[in-house]
Amino acid sequence: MLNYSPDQENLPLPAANLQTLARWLKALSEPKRLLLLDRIIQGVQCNCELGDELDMAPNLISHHMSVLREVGLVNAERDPFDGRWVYYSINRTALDQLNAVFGDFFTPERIQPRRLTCGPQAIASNQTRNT
Amino acid sequence: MLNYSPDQENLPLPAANLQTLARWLKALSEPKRLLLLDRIIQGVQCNCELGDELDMAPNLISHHMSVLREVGLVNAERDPFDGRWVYYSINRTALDQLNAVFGDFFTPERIQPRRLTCGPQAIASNQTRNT
DNA sequence: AGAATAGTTCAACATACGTTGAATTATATT
DNA sequence: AATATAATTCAACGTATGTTGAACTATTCT
Repeated sequence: MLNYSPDQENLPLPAANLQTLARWLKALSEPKRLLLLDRIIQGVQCNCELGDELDMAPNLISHHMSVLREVGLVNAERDPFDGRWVYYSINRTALDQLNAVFGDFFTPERIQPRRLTCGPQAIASNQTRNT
Repeated sequence: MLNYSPDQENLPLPAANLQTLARWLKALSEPKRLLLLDRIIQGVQCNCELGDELDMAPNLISHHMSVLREVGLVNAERDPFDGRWVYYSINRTALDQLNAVFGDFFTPERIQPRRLTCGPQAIASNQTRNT
């Protein structure tokens, strides 16, 4: 289906999206959290196994996972048969939104040339205009 | 003193790994840096003007821009006619790499179901196998 | 040469954050 | 009921980081 809404490619991004994006990026900017997320995406979702693979203490994993959960990027659920185990998984909705917002922000199509409202050219054109 | 030659190709190129992505995300995870980058992408590239629009002290802008420069995401160059002015711009090569690496990591196609190598199911299947 | 302008670097501070080990909770087994 | 197991929360620590004002550089103008 074609999108007939006005082209918004060159408009400033909504401030709310910037804040949301910053929140997500902050949660993702920690190397070990990226590693954890990588394993989770690839199907390693048990706390204990993550600890084994990445050589991290269980409480550290809990901490990093809570950060990822607070920003909505991952879900956590207990095993229905043995509630002592917890499984993490990617929140598919959040992932889609992350990709959308990130793509909107970093798309090369948004790049615009420098505005000549500052620096010597601007001063020169001002003087031209005023004389 | 910083080197103001246009540095399009200054990137160390171990791009496809997690550490590079983490480095980029860390630089981008600071809200004001995201704001700065947003303005720069949209053509506001003079230090003084960035300070006006975002109400930030010039030394703060310098600091944040140096972080973005260190990870290769932005270039800085002095005005050829009046060297007192500095213009920032996004490093197109780095932007493309960022989009590629980010896309590779966060594509939904990578998502895999949970491996049953942990938790009660794994134990049960082990016991089944061993008896 | 000296003053002025645009940016950068430095020093200092407060806060945020990752890490660790111990204590605690939740759930299951005996 | 008591013990064991998986995970979380808590307290403490050191380091990293954003912010500020002052000093400094680089460059231009008079």
